[in-house]
Amino acid sequence: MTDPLDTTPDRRPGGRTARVRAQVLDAVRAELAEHGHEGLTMEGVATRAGVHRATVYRRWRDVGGLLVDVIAAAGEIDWQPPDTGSLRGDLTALNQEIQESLVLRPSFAVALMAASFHSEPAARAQTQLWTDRYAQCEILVERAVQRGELPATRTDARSLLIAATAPLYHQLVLLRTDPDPRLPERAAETAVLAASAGAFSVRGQEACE
Amino acid sequence: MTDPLDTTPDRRPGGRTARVRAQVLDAVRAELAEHGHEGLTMEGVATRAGVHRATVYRRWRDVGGLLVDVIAAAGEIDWQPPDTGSLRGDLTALNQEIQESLVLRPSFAVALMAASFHSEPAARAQTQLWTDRYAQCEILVERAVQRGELPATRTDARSLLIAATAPLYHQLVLLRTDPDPRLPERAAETAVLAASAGAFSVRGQEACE
DNA sequence: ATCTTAACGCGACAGCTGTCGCCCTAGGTC
DNA sequence: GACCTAGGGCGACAGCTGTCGCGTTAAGAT
Repeated sequence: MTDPLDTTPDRRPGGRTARVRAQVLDAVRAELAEHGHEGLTMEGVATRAGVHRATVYRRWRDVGGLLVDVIAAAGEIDWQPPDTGSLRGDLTALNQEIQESLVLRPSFAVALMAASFHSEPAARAQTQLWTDRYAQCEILVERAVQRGELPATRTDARSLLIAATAPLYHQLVLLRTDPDPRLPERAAETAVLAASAGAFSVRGQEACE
Repeated sequence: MTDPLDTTPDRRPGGRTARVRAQVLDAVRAELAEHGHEGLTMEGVATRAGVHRATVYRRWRDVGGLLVDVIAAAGEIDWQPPDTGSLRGDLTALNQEIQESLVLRPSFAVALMAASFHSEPAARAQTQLWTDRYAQCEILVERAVQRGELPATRTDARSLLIAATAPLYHQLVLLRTDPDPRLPERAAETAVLAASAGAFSVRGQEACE
């Protein structure tokens, strides 16, 4: 006999439940691809998924909840940072990847950012995903140091990566500048020049995790 | 200001019309300051302004329209870029100003960005405001060149400014990192180092080393 | 096979959003 | 002052959004 106040009774993750989840998440991605983040509505997702509205509301609460689940699914694919043989090449390739994802219309990435302004859980999920990706990319910097491309002084990898990638997000998302095919390379090159000049050298012992 | 393209015979920009506009825009700013962009609703603005809902809908259409008008009003105040005597100081001061505006809770600037994802007109207005601000800041670079802080080769001022400021927006708005009081200075310094290394030279980078 | 109950379907409905038509107020002009 | 009418007030209302209660289905346990 289970206590009715028990917050964790038996769950049923399999069978129909899993099928409904898959249908709904597919519907979310399809709606995003078709109408962008603007056209992403609970009603539309439910209809496309062939599921009742109330079901979507109960399990995902709101649009932000749907995005959280989609982001979680996106975080599960094993993404690998580029490895071209030089820091400049790696950062350029990374930036090209970013630019591609931001220029796509409608952009899944931009939809996530937009949604993050409206849903705290979605914002946390997205922040987590980005944090992971930047952490993964730190190996680019380590490899560059090993190759002797950067001074032997400890380099703040995260700051370097942000310096290299931030202009892309700024220009394409916030400033809405027309995409410039040279931008990924230029931003990467700028970051490398700054790094070579010691811009990201860590003086003290911070950055130790 | 009167629109010269407006062909409608009699407009009545004065008196009550102007008073209503002022009341509504004040209400928008107050609501933004109190509830953030999330709590900005047509109903709330109308009530606070002491104006009927239908009036707000008729004149501003939607929340984006309200923001457009507020942005336009913000663009009218005469903002001046900092002048500290050095490029690094100027960029640091600029970044501190930006950081301050982004860290404020609720942040007016962040509210505008959020709204821009939902309203094309608001996005255009904001882009315009930013474009103007960046153009105004180009004088920082010109002064630095005149002082001999930067090589005499032509420098892409806009790219330099974006490189200096983008990390702030990226960290505080998109990545939602906790604000770091050193960030404005570091980002500024990084940009200056890159610039000194010729990162923003228009001709090409290999000549200056 | 049988039982328990989590999870979904369904329809009703309250609250909110945006629109419309009508009337009234007051700005601009003579 | 008198007149014309742009613009605002007002209330009604259609459409949409999110919630709730209840009945049904089927997942997991025995």
